Amino acid sequence: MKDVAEQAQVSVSTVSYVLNNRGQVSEARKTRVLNAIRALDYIPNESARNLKRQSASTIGLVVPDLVNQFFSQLARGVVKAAAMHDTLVVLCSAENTEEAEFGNARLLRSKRVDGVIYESGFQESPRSLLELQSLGPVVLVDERFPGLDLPAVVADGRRGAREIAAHLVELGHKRFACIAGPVTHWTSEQRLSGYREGLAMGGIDPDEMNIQTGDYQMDSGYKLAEILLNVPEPERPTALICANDLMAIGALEYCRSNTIHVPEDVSIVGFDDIPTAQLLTPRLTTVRQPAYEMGMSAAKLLIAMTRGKQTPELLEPHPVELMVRESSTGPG
Amino acid sequence: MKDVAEQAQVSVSTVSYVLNNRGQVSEARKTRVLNAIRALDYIPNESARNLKRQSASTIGLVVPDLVNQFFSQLARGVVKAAAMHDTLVVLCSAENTEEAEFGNARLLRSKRVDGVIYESGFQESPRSLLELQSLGPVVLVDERFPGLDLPAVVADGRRGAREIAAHLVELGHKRFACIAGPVTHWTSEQRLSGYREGLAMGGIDPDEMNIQTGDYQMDSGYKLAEILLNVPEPERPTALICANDLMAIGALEYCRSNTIHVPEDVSIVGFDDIPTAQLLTPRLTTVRQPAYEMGMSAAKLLIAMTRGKQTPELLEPHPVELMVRESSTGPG
DNA sequence: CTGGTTCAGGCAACCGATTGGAGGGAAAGT
DNA sequence: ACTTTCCCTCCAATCGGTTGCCTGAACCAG
Repeated sequence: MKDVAEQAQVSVSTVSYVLNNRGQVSEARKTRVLNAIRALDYIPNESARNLKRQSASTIGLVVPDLVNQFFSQLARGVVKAAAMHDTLVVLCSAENTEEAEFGNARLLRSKRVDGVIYESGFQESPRSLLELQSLGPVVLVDERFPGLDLPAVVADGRRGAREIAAHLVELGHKRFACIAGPVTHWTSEQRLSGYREGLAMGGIDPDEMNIQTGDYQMDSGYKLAEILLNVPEPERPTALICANDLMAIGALEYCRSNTIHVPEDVSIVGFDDIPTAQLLTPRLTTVRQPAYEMGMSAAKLLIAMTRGKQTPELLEPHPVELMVRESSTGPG
Repeated sequence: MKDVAEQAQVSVSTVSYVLNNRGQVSEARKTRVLNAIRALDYIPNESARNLKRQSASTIGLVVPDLVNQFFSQLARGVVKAAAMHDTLVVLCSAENTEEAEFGNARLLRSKRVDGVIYESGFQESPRSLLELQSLGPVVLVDERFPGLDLPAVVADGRRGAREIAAHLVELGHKRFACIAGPVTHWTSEQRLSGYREGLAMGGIDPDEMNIQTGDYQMDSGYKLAEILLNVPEPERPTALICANDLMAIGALEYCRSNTIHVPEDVSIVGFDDIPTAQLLTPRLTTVRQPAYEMGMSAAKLLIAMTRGKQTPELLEPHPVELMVRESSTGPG
C-alpha cells in the first residue's frame, strides 16, 4: 500500500480512501491511484483491514454432514449469496458428532468470523451454539431451538407434511406407518404434527399410525423399515411416511432386498427432494425443500445482520412443493 | 490481551510467550497467565496474529460443484484433515462457471489464505490457477495440468479404466461405446487411455469404439447416450463406458425413458462410485475413487507445504477399486 | 484586501498481536 | 567484592491497513 501511495504520489490515507470509496478524493488522484494499484497488482491485506475494522467479511457454516445432498445444496446457496457480498464461507462439517462440531466452534470463534449459519442436524440443545452466539450473529437453518430466540430460515415443513399425508389418504390408504426424525428435533416435530394433521383431515385416526424414530440416516431407515414392514400381511401398513429422503431410501433398500414391491405392496414417501430421489426406482414421491434458496436466504440474512440491520421479526417460511412420483399409488 | 496481562500482573509480551509456548517463562507466571486467560474467557484475535505472522491458518478449497457427491466427499476429507491441524477451510464452489471461479480466486487471494486445494473439474488451463499460484502453495486434486508442475493428489484412474474395460471384455462384449470427459482434461485423457488399453489387452480394437465427449454432467450423459444407443439393433453397442458416474446416470435415465434394458440390452459402467451409484436400479458397476481419502491427503500435503516442508517429488496415486454391480453382464 | 467557509489531502494514532533486544536481579566465577 | 553469565521480563517497534483531526489552498462575500 505504501508502494502504491508512492507510485501514485499521494499518501497512504488517500489510497485507503480510494479503496473504500470514502472521503473526497479528486478524480485526477483517484485515477492515479487506481492505475498504480493496477500496475503493482496490489491486493489489500484483509488481515490488517479486519484487524482495524474488527470484522472479517467471512461467515461460518456449520452443517452436520456434507454428503447429504440437502446440506450440499444448502452450502451451495450460502456460498453463492456470500460471494455476491464479497464474503467468504468457512466450512465446518460436524460429521454428525458433537465433539467435531464443538472443536469447529472454537476454531470459528478465534477466527472471529462475522457470524455463523448453523444447522445441528438433530441435536437437542447444542452447547456449541452457545459458544457461537457469544461471537456474533447466528442464523439457524431448517430448525429452531424452542428455548433460544434465534432467527431461523426454515421451510414450511408442517404444510409439506400435511400435504403429503393428505396425498396418501386421497390415494385410499388406511394403514400408515412413519419413520420420524428424533423427537427432540424441532423440524422433526413439525413434520410429525403435519403428518398427523394431514391424516386427521382425511378422516384417519393419527394415533393408529405406527411410529418409529430414526436419526435421519439411511441406515436407520433400513432398520426401522424392517420393524415396521416385517409384519403379517393383513396388518402391514400400505403407506410408509419417512421424515427425510435418506431414511426413505433406506426403507426402499430394505424393500428391495426383501422383495417387497414399492409402490404395489407399500407406498413410500420422503421429505427434502434431494437430487437422488428422482433417480431411484421407483422415483421417490417427496416434498421439495428449496435447500439452495434457503442457503441463500440464510446467508443474506446473516450478512445483513452483521452489517447492523435489525433482524426482521419473523421470517416467512420458504414454500415447499409436493413432488408426486412413482413410489406412491393407491393400496392393493 | 491487555486485560489478561493486567489480571495476571505481567506484560503482554509474557502473555504472548505463554500462548505460543515460546521463550522462557517461569512456571509460576505461566500458570498465573493461564488462569487469567481462563477467567476472562480470552481468545486471541486471529486477524492480529495473522497480520503479524503473515499467514492465516486457513486454506482454500476450490471445487467446480458441491452437489456432485465426489466433490462433497472430497470436501469432507479436506475439512476433516484441516481440522486436525487447527486449520479452517474456506469454500469456493465455482458452479461450473469460470467467472465464479475467478471471482473466488480474487477473494481467496485478498484473504491471504495459506494455500489452496484446487480442482477445476474440466477447464483446460484455468487462469484463476495462475492467480492462485502467486499467493502460496497450490495442490491439485484429481487432475494435472501438463504445462504446470504442481503437486497433485490423484487416483490411479488409468488402471481403474483398464480394469473396468477388461471386465467388460471378459464378460464377452464386442461392440463398445464410450462417453468420455472433455478431451482437454488430463483425468479424462487418462481414463480414455486406460479404456483403450483394457480393450486392446482383451483383443478388441480400441479404434472401433464409438466415442463421444461430454462435460461430466448428467445431462450430457443423457444426450450422448441417445446418440450412441439410438442405432439399429445389430449395430448397437452392447457396452457403454462412461467417464464418470453422473454421465452414467444420465445414460441410465435415457435407457429408462426409452425402454432399453440395462444390463440385458446394454451394459453401462461409470467411474467414481458416488454414493448414489449403488442405489440405482440396476446398481451401477463402477470404479471406486477414494474421494474422502484424497481430500485428506490433499489437505495434509498442503498444510505440510505451508509449514515449509518440501513437496515430495511425486505422489503415489491413490488406489482404485473395481465395483462390479448389476449394470454390467454379458451381452445378448 | 480581509475574514470566513469549503474542501482536498496528509499526519499520526490505533487495531491486537509478535519479537528483537534492552534491562534487572540472582547465581556463579575470580 | 566485583565481574560475568544466565534467566526472566518487559519495552517498543512492527505488521498493513483505517480514520479523526488538522492544514493549506481556493473561493466568496463584504
